[in-house]
Amino acid sequence: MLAIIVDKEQKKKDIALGTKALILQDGINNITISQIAKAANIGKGTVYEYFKNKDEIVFELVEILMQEHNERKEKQLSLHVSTREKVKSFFSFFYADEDKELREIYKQFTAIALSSTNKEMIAFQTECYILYEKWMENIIEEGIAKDELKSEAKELVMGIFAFAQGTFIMSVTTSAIEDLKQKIDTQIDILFDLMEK
Amino acid sequence: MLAIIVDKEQKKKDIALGTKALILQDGINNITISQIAKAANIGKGTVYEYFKNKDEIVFELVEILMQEHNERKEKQLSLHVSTREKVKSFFSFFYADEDKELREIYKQFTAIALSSTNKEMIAFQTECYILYEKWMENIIEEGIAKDELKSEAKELVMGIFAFAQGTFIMSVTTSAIEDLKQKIDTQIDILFDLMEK
DNA sequence: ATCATTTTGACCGACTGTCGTTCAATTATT
DNA sequence: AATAATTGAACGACAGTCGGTCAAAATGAT
Repeated sequence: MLAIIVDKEQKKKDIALGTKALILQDGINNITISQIAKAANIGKGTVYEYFKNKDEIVFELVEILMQEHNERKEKQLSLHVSTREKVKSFFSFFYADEDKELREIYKQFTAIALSSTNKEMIAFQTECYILYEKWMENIIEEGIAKDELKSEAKELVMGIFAFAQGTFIMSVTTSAIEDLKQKIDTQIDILFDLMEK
Repeated sequence: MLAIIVDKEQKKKDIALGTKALILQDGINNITISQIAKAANIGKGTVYEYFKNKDEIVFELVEILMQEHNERKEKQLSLHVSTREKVKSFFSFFYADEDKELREIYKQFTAIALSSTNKEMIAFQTECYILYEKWMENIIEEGIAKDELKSEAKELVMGIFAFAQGTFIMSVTTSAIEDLKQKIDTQIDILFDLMEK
C-alpha cells in the first residue's frame, strides 16, 4: 500500500527532475512528450501514468525546486541579524545565481498558471504567497519588537511582497532592467529609511 | 501596381476586435483558428495574412485596448488634485469594473509574453513599463514640488510600480485576495503616511 | 472614352505534418 | 494467477501551408 504510493511519488519526482535540463534549455512549449519520455528513460505512455499533461511536469518541478529553495532560504535568513539585511536576503532570489534555475522554472510555471484553471496550481500559488507573506511578516514584526521599525511597517507586509512579485515579472518579461540587485537594494534602503524609527 | 488596397492595419484591428468576445470567454488556448476565422467572418487562411499565429492576435488586442485605456486614464488622472488620490486612481486599473476586459486580455498576454521570445512583445512590455513609470514619476515629483512629499519619495517610483505589477499578478493567479481595492488603498495610505512631510 | 487584357493583391479552405493523448497488448511483480 | 506497470502504435485534433480563385485596378489598343 503505502510503499507503492511512496514509489509513485518518487518516480514522479524522478521523471520531472530527469527532464529539468531539457525544460530549462528549450522551455516546456518547445519540447515534445517524446523528448520528455526519452530524457526520463521511459516510454511515451508512461508519462501519462504520472502526469495528466505536459504542464503538470513543470508544476511538479516547481514544487520540488521551490521546497528545496525554501529550506535553503530559511537557513539563510536566520544568519542575518538586522531586519534590513533579512529583507534584502529574502529578495536575493530575484538575482542570485544559485536561484537561476528556479527563476526560469518559476517563470514557465507562472505562464502556465496564468492560463490554467487547475485548482491545485492555484492552491499552490496561494500557499506560496501565504508562506512568503508570513516570512515577511515575521521579519517585520521582529523589527518592530526590537524597536528598529515603526509600528505602521507591519501594515506594509503585503505591499513589500507584492513589490517582490512585480519585480520578478518585470525582470523576466523585459530587458529593461539592468543591475537588478542594485535597484532592489535601493528600494529597500529608501523604504527602510522611512520605516525605521 | 496595387490592386485592392485594404488598410492592412485597420483590418488587423478589425479581426482582433472581432474575436475579442471569444478570447475573453474561452481564452486563446481553448479556441481554434477556425473559430477565430468564423468569428471575424474571414477564411482560415486569411488569418495568416494578418497574423503569424494565434498569440499575435492577443498581442494586437492588448495593444488596442491598452491604448484606449491609456487615453482614458490620462484624462482621469488630471481630474484629481491630491497626489495620494492620483496614485489611487492609477491603481484602480486592478479592480475597476470598466477595466475588467483589459485585465483579462492583459493576463492572457502576460502568459504568452512569459513564454515567448518575440522581440516586439518584449519591446511592448518594456514600453508599457516605461510609460507607467513615467506617469508615476510625474505624480510623485509633482507631490514633492507641492511640498506634500519628502524628497526621498522620488526614489520609490520603481518600487511603487513594481508593487502594482505584483498586485496584479497575485490577484489574477489566486483566489486569495478579496477586496483588492481595500487592500491596495491601505497600502497606499500607509506608504503615503510615511512619505508625506 | 470604351473595352479587352493583364497584373496584382486579397481571400480561401482542403490538405499536411506534428504532437498531445489514448489504449490494447506486453512485461514485471507479488 | 492476479495485479500493477510499462509501452509504442494508433488516433484525432489542430496549427499552419499552399495552390488556386476572384475581383479590382492598371495598362493598352481602338
